[in-house]
Amino acid sequence: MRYTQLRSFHAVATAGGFNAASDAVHITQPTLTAQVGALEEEYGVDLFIKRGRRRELTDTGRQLLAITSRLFAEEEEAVAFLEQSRELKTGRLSIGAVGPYHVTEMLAAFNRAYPGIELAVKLGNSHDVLADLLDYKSDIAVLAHIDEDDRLLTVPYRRHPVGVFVRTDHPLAKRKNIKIASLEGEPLIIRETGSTTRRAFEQALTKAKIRPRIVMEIGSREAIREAVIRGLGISYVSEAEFVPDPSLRLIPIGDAEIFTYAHVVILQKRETSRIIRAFLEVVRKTKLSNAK
Amino acid sequence: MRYTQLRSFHAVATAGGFNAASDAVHITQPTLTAQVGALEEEYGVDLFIKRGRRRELTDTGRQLLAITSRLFAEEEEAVAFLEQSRELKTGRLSIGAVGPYHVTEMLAAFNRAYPGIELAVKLGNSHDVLADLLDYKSDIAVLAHIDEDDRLLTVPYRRHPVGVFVRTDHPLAKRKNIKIASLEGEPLIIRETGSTTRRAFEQALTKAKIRPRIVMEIGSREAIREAVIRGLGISYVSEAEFVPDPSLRLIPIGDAEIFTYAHVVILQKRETSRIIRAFLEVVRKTKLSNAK
DNA sequence: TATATCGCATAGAATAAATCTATCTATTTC
DNA sequence: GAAATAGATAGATTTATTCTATGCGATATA
Repeated sequence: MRYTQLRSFHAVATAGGFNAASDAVHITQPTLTAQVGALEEEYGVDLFIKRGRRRELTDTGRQLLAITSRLFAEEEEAVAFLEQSRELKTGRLSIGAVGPYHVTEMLAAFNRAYPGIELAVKLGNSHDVLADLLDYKSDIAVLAHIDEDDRLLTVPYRRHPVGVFVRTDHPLAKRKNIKIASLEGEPLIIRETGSTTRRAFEQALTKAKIRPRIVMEIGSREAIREAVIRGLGISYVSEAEFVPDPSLRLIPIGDAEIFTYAHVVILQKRETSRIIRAFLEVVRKTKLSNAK
Repeated sequence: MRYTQLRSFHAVATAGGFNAASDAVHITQPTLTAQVGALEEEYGVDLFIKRGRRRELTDTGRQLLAITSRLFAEEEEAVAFLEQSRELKTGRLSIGAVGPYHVTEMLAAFNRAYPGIELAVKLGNSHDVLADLLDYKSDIAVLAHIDEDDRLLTVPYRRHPVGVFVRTDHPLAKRKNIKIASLEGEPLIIRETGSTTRRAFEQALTKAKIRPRIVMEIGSREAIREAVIRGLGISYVSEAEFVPDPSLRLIPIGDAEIFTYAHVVILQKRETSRIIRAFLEVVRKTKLSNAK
């Protein structure tokens, strides 16, 4: 009961007359007259004075106009902001990931498509990343392995072969490809329990009935890499996560299908969120173009 | 179709929930739910996320809240301004006057009664002051003499006797009161044609058949005063306008009713204006208290 | 100086919105 | 597991908003 009155007043004051305002805002002149009249009536003020057959702003009207100008500028800003949000020109997306390796590509692609969206990445272990997702602290999770969960919606992103890496002076270093049997009795440095790569690798070993000599268990990719460089043993890594070094060689395993997977996970409930859908769409396209 | 939605959003965001907002703004919760829902629907954005049985602001929602906070602050300011205007706690009043003498008292009284109103005084000759009034350039005119005019509403304010003033060494200087006949043959300095004081004074002289010796015509009160101080002659002035000086004496004329008048004039059409009515009321009271 | 035009005011009806009551579902608390 | 809490949904009702039609006074035009 007050907003439209202010809006009518503003239109009339800006357009310089009731009929002019009527054309400008596509509201009939009697409506504007009534609204402005009601405003003047309610507050007992004169906003316009009669001057011949037209009406002109009073001092009071001019002062009010200064306020309404700011008011409607804010309203326009609110609408513009919402419009932008609709077109995903602004906003924010929080992503949790177990490692930077799989997520970087997605982020780059999404940022290309929606440069206005602020991206926040939080790295953590599988459990924490999932907890953040379930707690609405992040919008997207990028995980290797996920258990079946009704609350979640999982999109497989990509699989990476797991290879073996050795020091350049190791006998296997010159091979372009090895068989899993070559690992029998080799001094192996393994990842911590719970590592998806370790699980995948051990499954393959068990299946092939190969038993390497486990010399060490280290809970960090970087530490394992150091250990291999120092010649303490050989190890394995997802090829996507391998960081090259002059003294290291990564060797694919030819006869075993060992993979780590990257999944994009969201909350089932939030499937309809525009920004989340946009992210999943970008992921889908990235996957396709990369599969070529 | 959009304002109430923003208002509902703002209420919910500020109150921290739909039911809390419902209590705060006295609008039922289903209404708020619908309004916010429509806003999210129309722009395809998530402003709140479900979190257990409550809903929390999203990043987008938080950004929108920043805008709506400013928006509704402006609206409050507009309302506050209108409220103040109603109570005449703010505003502006333009007054045109032919001289500062009569108007100062009114202004002082009005300012005491309505300290928030900004007062603007423009001095000018009778014609210009009236033109400004008719042209809505001023709200009030303070004039000496006005011709009958349907468009105007005139309130007599006060009359001031016109006296004679002479140098202290003049023969009349020791008198406390003189008769108009004493002016016969006196060297008189007169005001310009059109001066109300001159008109009133000359009418009295004619009526009494007195003929002073006119030595000079000067179009400025201040210049005439200087001329009298230098002994060039004697002159007359409205007692309200007389500026005392050690070498001058103001002497009332006992047997002639010579007055100048001050009238407050407004436009008939604007009689209902709250601020103008307030001014006239102050003028009326001032006149009464001064008549004692 | 009649007459057309312009700018706004008024009355009443039609439309669109905002808001309500009643009820339901999901989540949390005790 | 019952009660309480926070919000969602459906349908009816009330209230604003806007419109059409017309009138009136001031100004421009012939």
